[in-house]
Amino acid sequence: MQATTGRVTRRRVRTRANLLDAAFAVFAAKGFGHVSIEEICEAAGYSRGAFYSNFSSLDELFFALYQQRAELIAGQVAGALAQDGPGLDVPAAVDRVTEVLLLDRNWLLVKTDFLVHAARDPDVARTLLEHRARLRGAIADRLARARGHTALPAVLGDTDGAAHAVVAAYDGVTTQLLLDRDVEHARAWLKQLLTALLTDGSGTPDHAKH
Amino acid sequence: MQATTGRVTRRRVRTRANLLDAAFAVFAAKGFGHVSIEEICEAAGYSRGAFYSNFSSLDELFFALYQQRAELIAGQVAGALAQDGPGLDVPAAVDRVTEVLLLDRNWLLVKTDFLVHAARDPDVARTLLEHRARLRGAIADRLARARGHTALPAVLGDTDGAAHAVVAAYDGVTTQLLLDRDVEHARAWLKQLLTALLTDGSGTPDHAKH
DNA sequence: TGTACATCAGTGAACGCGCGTTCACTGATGTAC
DNA sequence: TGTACATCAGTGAACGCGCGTTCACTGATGTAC
Repeated sequence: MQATTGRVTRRRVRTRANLLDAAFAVFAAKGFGHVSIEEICEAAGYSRGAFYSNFSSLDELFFALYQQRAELIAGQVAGALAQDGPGLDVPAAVDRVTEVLLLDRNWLLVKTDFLVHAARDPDVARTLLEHRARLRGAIADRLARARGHTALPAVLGDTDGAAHAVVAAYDGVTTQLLLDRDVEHARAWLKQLLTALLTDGSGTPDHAKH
Repeated sequence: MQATTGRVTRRRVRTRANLLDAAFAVFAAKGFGHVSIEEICEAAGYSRGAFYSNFSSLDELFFALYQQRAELIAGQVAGALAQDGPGLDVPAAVDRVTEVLLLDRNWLLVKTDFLVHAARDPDVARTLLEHRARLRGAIADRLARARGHTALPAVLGDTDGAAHAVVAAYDGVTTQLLLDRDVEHARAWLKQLLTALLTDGSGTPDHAKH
């Protein structure tokens, strides 16, 4: 009875990682729900038995995959938010975050698959809501530090309300990007939206190509 | 060779409608990609042969279903936008549209399934983009009629830019609503977001629960 | 560092079920007179 | 309006494949000395 973690060999870690990587590619290409266990194993170069040795169902793998990637992105966002010292320069932070968030189309696809999956399973939804809450928290903190430098419009309420708005804008732009595949446009537009939301309207009146 | 439309009997119309209705319920409950042709036929009370007599694949049915429902919603939105005479009262229009757009969770689920489906198929994506463009057009028209009454913030550019922003806000709020299932909150929040986007910041500073 | 042994991780064959797809058939619907 | 006939729409049985799941087995990995 050595702890609850039976020995975890390197081989096992490697196999699991390979399966997750392959799964990411396959899910992104076909969508969860159009993917068989067999396809993932084939893509990863393992037999189906290997899958069952590491996961008990496709759902479990999908969940693990989401967790892994979401954590990765969350870290990158935190980095982008922290980059310039305390306070100051919201526009620059907006630029950096925008860059990170819209970088990887495959991630947007898998993330949206996961959303639609979570929407039908309250337990999964809870996890996703927690991820989002953490993300919002980081954004709200950042905005709080910047307060006084850039005035937030009153309609949104406090920094927390503003953080909610930022996430909504991100989700909205993601939707459009999934359809038109125009990353440059999406980035420019997200920046613009965030500017409109986070300032009192005195900001950049230029580049008004929607 | 009587036209390109071979006779369309009432029976056929009825069956098709029944299949589509059943499919809507089943897709909403399980998600496209987790639904078999058999399940839909069973839900509709037909044998599988009936399905093949009306559609050639699940994809085709899903597409037809989306078209049907999207048209229905588009009509409702147009109605809500037109309701009060020319010009004037954007807030009231926002209220009515918000009401229509977030009314039916099943529709939001199916619509999101369709989004994620379209994201992987350029032809389907084109159709969805056209729907969205029409919707935006209606909104932009409405905003143009209201111009002068309510000033749009310059950051968004013209009315077309503002319409884009409205749709993005809708998509963003939809995402959150799919997860937390709190319709009242979603409505209130969407109104607030739209207010923040469509006014110069002098509007309702109240009910600031994000 | 090397050897012997124990356990583990992944293999691949086998089983069986769900379901997509087809098709000969029949009751339902529409048309002609 | 009624009858006879032709065509259509949906039935349900049959076929077969893809794939989820299991499991006895074996090469790989780790441990003890």
